[in-house]
This record gives sequence, C-alpha cells and structure tokens, in this order.
Amino acid sequence: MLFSTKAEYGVRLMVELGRQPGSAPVSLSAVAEAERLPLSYLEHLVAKLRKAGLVVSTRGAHGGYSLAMPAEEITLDVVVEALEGQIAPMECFHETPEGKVLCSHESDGHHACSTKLLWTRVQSGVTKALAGTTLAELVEFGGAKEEAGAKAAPVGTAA
Amino acid sequence: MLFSTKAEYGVRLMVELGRQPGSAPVSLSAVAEAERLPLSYLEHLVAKLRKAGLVVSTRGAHGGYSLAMPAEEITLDVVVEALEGQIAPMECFHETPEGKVLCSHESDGHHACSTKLLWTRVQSGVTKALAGTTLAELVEFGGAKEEAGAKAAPVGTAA
DNA sequence: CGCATAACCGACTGCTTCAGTAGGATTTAA
DNA sequence: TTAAATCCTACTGAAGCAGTCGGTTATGCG
Repeated sequence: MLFSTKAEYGVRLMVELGRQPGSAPVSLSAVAEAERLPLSYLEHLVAKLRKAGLVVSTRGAHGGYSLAMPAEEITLDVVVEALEGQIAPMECFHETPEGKVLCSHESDGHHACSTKLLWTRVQSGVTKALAGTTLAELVEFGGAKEEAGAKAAPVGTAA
Repeated sequence: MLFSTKAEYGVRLMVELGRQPGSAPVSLSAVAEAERLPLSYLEHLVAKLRKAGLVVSTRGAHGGYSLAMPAEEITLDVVVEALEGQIAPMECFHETPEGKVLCSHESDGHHACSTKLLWTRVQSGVTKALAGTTLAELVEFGGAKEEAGAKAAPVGTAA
C-alpha cells in the first residue's frame, strides 16, 4: 500500500470540512460520526493538518474546525504530505528545495544509481496526480449533499 | 516512503543481471558484492522474482541467476509488484482484472467515496511510470560498464 | 457560577511489516 | 568428495500503524 489510512481518513476529514457551506466550524465528533471513523484517532490527524496550516480551530463549546482557505486553493499534495510526511518513492530519495534529486547511493559507487531514473518517474507521477487535484474537486465528486434547509438535520437515523 | 528497500534492492538486482552480456548466470554473492547488499537478504528477494517468473536459476557450483527474458521486455511494474505485492494507493482500493476499481467504503454510505477520484489518479500515475519503464532503460541509464576483457576483474580495489 | 462541549496533549498498547540473520538441506561442476 | 551455489524455514530487533485512554484547557450558555 502506498499510503496508510492516515491519508485516507485525513482527506475524508478535509472533504467533510469542505462540504460545509459557510465558514462555521465543524466539530470532530460530527465528522467522526458522518464518516464512521474513531474520534480519538481523528484528533491526531487533525493536529497534523492544523500544524500544516490547512485547518483552523475554534475551541470551547460550539467550536470545531474549518478550512484555513477556500477548497479550490487546497491541493492534495499538501494535504497528503501533512498527514504522511515527505512523499518519496524510496528512502534514499531526497528532493532539494530547488527540485534537484539526491540519491544516497550515488556516492558509494563508480556508476550512477540505476534506479534513480525509475524513482524520479514514479515521484513525478504521484506528485502530478496529487498536486493536480484540489479539495474542491473531491467535494464535488463526493456528491451533492442536500443543501436545502439542513442546518441541524438529524444524521443518525439510518433506514 | 512509497516503497521499501525490497523494491530498491530487487530492482538493483535485476539491473545487475541485465548488465550481463550473455545469458551466463550470475551468482547472488557477486551481486551482493557489486551492490554492497546483504547476501542473505537478497536470497529472499530473488525468491520472489523467481516465483514471478522474472529470473531463472541454475543450481550447483557456477550456478546463479539470469533474466528469464530480454531486458527490453521486462517492465518495472511487474518487477516492483513481484517484490512489494499488489500496488495500490490505499487499503480500500481494489482493482478487478477488468480494470474496474472497487472501494470498500462505497457500500457503507449514501454518497460515493470522495477519495476515489484521488486514489484513482495516483494509481494511474504510478502505474504509468512503472509500466512505461523497461529494465533495459535502467541498465543503460546505469552507465556503460566496461566490457573490454573484464571477465574476472577485481572489484574491491577502491581509490 | 457551573456545566456541558469541544479542542488539545501525551502516554500507552497490540499488531504487523521491515530488514536482516542463522542454520540448515539440496544440487552440481570440478 | 568437496566447494560453490541455490533453496527453505525460522527467528529477531526495531519501527510504524491504528487506535485507546486519561487528563487539561478553553468557551458558550442557562
């Protein structure tokens, strides 16, 4: 598996916040119930998102989380990286700020690291996919949730 | 990290076999020494490659491994999958033989899984990068190893 | 004021995988 | 017959995953 559930849950969380019409904060427990995810685990994930500046929190009663910027401006590479850490295909693969790729094996040999070409391509493929997707797209793709007068609609009533 | 060292070492191993001009088998210890990798660990990896039909082995003295087919016909998606197992961006992401994508979360909700779009794109990016790269490319990229009369050239003499 | 609600924080746990080691059994060329 | 090689199973320390738990702080409301 390329990514763990941290990315999965975290993205779902972000989408849930993106669904919200206004900028009213959503409580974690609401997200947990809507997505059927463990609340205490979401706490860890949302902490990462907050530290990355992707969501803002309001404490106290009726508090919660909301997106730090409009969903159209949030690309998924930033989100996934906040949750999973630096995205690289391989341990030895380090990207400098200028975009150059370093490989830790290149120093120890006479010939260039033959896998570098491969991992560079993979890296590019993943990065393009993530950076080319915005949170707004996912929110829209997720389906048009009812918007007509449903500020405090009951949720748990299945069937 | 998207992939573990299993993919890294395994690909390096394949490249090393691909370097060999003829179809003469290369012993694992030779590969281990050339790439500075632990022999006993390589044994595990080469077993996976053999079971996947990517390399063939000849036992006994002067035995070793060689590619089961020309390097031009070996694409890296097969190699990496043999080493790492099924490549999917997420646990819930299953691809059927016909190419359809199933998501285990889609049954439990009213709306479609909003992350599916994202993981589908990531999957496509990785698959294209891996399937679009042949072992022959990596061998060539790795650099032209000396070919002129170097059947038993000493290796360890650095500096 | 006091209480429920909610964000925040750190420690702990069972489980699986990773990366590698160890010890042997079998096969084969010389 | 022996050295070189593949082959196989079992084991191990370390790390990350997927949570759980208990407690602290902040805040709106009656």
